[in-house]
Formats: sequence, structure tokens, C-alpha cells
Amino acid sequence: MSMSTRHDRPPVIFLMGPTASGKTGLAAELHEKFPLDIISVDSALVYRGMDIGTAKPDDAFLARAPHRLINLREPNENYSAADFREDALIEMSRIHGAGRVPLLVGGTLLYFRALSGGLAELPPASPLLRKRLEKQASSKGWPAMHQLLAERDPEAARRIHPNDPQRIQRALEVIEITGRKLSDLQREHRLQQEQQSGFRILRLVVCPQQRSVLHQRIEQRFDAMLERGFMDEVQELYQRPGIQRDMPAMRCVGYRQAWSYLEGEISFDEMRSQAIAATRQLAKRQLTWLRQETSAIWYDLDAGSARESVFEEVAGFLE
RNA sequence: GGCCAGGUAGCUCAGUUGGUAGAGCAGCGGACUGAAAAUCCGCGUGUCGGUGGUUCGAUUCCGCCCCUGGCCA
Repeated sequence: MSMSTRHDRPPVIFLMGPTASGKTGLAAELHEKFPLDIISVDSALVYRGMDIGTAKPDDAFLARAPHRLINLREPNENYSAADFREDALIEMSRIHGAGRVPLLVGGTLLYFRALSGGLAELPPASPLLRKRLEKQASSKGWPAMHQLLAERDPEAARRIHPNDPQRIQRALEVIEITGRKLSDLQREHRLQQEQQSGFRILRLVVCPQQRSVLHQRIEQRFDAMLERGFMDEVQELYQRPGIQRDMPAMRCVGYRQAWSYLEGEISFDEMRSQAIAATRQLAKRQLTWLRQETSAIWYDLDAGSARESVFEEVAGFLE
């Protein structure tokens, strides 16, 4: 048995926070000050051609602070938490191999969880099966599908709300493919997980103390996106053959509302205010995740000394 | 200036044959395992424009005033 020291496991830094809280700028500063390489943890930045509306760092910024795991997919392709976990682990080992430390930065908290907690061994999505389940649901209704789930996996059915089609579909899909209950597969994973995460993790959260400040930044940022040509960006995607509004990329905050405007369903002003509201709601959901990160240290970057405190914390962690 | 229609939750509006009111959106809290910027759950007290009157009781009926929109001068 080896003696365990704090340096046994490779170090990793998580920089988390709601949208528009200033993560990206701070990450670049950290990259310049410390031997850190940035990995993006963001389900929207993976899409090529979605730059303005996702607040993706521009080329000049990326030259200064390179980000891994952005621009991996076309907007008509899918990406998943499992894809992310796999990709991130590869990038992390490369960074560690180079004698540097991964700085994981983003607001997709499910991805952070998939990375630190692992995922159960579940089959990937099957588009064919999903199409079939959807067809079945449209004739029977989702309550009946939930009923079906209750027969095949009562525990999962209890946990999943009858109005939650996405999860009902996934649970049925897993059962169909594996012949086993989703709830069993997930329980097995939870038991294994008792072991340990393989990394020594420093968790940092950046977020304005006042919600109203965050809301203000979100509104200002959306208007800035409009000025920088967000509508042209969406127009191009809208016209591109093979891209539909129900694809994950086009369900992103802002893009969904812009699409609806281009369809003539809502006015420009409605589009603007709905996009801003959807972004606020996203931030609220992100905060719900972040409150559970009990070991994380929180910073309000508007507070005068916050940056210095982060630098000190990181310096101490890297010692 | 005259006539008409309005003034009810942050916004858009419903409603109370007189017993102090409720939807959608917004907002807030929560859930979350291959779509997660997704998907879903829960949470509704507000001088019912102001003031006086009638009434046991007025947001509701009546008078006056203020504000907004429209039409006529």
C-alpha cells in the first residue's frame, strides 16, 4: 500500500459559473499567470458556426488563451455528456503529460458532474429507437409511455415525472437496448463511485453576488450580440439545408428565439426579450447546480480583490 | 373643451349580478446520467387610479378629480 500524499492524484481546476459571470476572461488571465491549459466545458461552444450567440471567444482571444473542446461539431450533429467526458479525459491526460495542469472552464454543470462523478455504463442514444418511441408516444400520449415505464422499471418511473418526455424516452430506450432497468444500471454506478475520483480538484465558482447584476449583464451582452451580427449568424444557419429547429444546437438560448423570429412567429422585440429571459432562466438553473457544489469557493469578480484571491488560491493549489 | 373606451400582480389581461380577486408571461425555489444553453416540477396579497357618497359591507353602484388611448371640435 502506498502512502497517500496530496500529490498522488493529478491536479485539475474547475472554474464554474453561470452564463455572463466573467469566467472566460478570468480563465485567460489564469492561463497567462500559471502553467494551466484551458478545456471548455460548454455544450454550445462545441458547435462550429455558432460564435456570436454562444459568446465564444474570438480568434484573437483564442490565440492568447487556447480552448480545447470547442468547434467539434456541426450544428446538425449531436454531442453528449458522455462524449464530453471521453474527450475531456483525453485532453486532460495530454495536458498532464506535458507537465501542465488542466483548467476546465464553463457553465455546463452536467458535464462537470459527468467528469468528476463518472457516468453509468449506458448505451448511447439510438436515433432509430427514439424515432420509434416518439411515434408511439404521439399516438398513445406520454402518460401512457410513463405507464409503460412503470411496468418495466417502477423505480425509474417514480423518479421521472409523467410530463417529462425526454427522460421517459431515454429510460425506455436504455431498457430496450440493454434489457436491463435504467435504475439498476445507475445504482451499480453509484456503488462503484464510492471509490474515488482520480483527480485532485480545486473547484472555483464565479458569480455576481446580486442576481440583478447578473441580469443586467445578460441583457447588455445580448444587445452586444445583436450589434455584432447575431441575426446574420442565425440567418445563415436557418438557410443552411439540413439544419432544423428541433436539433439540439438550434435549441440553444437565443438561437431558438431568433429562429422563431425568422419564421415570423414573433416580433423582433419579442425575440429580444424572450432570448434575454431564456438566458436568465438558464443562469438560474446553473445556480441550482452550483449551490450543491459544497466544496467550491465562490468569488464575485466585481469585488475589488476577487481576482487576487483567485490567484492566491490557485497558486496554493499548484504548489 | 365635448363624447366614448380604458386605468386590477413587474407586463398583457380576465373577473367580482356588492361579501376585498386569478390566468398567461416575467420572477423565485427545486429536480437532473449519452439532447443539459435540454427537459421537467413547485410557488400568486395586489393601497383592484384617487377621493367623496349610497350601503351592515364598495375593487364592483353613483358623483367629482387625475392619467392613457380614440373620435369630434
